Amino acid sequence: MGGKWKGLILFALQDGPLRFGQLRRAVGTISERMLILQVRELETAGLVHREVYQQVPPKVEYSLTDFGRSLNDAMASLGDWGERNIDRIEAIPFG
Amino acid sequence: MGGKWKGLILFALQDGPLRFGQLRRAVGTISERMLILQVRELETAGLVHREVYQQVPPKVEYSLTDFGRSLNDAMASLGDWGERNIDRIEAIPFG
DNA sequence: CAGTATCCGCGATGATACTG
DNA sequence: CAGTATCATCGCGGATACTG
Repeated sequence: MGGKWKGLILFALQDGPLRFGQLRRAVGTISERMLILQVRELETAGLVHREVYQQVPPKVEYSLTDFGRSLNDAMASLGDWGERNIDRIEAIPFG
Repeated sequence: MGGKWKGLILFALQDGPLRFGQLRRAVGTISERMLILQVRELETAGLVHREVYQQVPPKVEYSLTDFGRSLNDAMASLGDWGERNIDRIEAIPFG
């Protein structure tokens, strides 16, 4: 299961639900198209919940499922490693 | 830093150094070309050490550096998560 | 055995325009 | 606001043949 944005999406949702636009800004430079595609895959995988509020203007909130939270927890040690070694990582040519 | 084989390569080297051919078989169906490309990137990143034995027939051994071992350790909890949830993961459509 | 070299398809991603 | 639709592109990775 690829997608270079999925990790960032899950990470962005850690601190609570976000609306589509908020999530887009939180992730960074992702295009609308890719955000939709990847968030839908995460929904299919049961990692993210999509809540539609039938109103105008449209409102959709994305949040982590328990399953998604468990994955994020498992990724925490990897995140810590990244922080600890950020200097070495950034020093990698081209990387 | 992409590459769908890097994780498998690091994992395969966990139990000690491997020669090129051994590593190739350990990783599975990877082509020679990709194995070289990715192992060289790992070497550049300082995660893998490449030891050349000047002899005939040629012999090259790949092993984890301390840095590589530290990354593998950090990935361990992710691996555990994968094992615990393998059923749910395999049930994902197309996944 | 351990690589190199070359060709090439295909899927992932980006850009842009449009819609309910 | 939250999508959809379409087109263009780019590079990863597979296949194959060759080399020290």
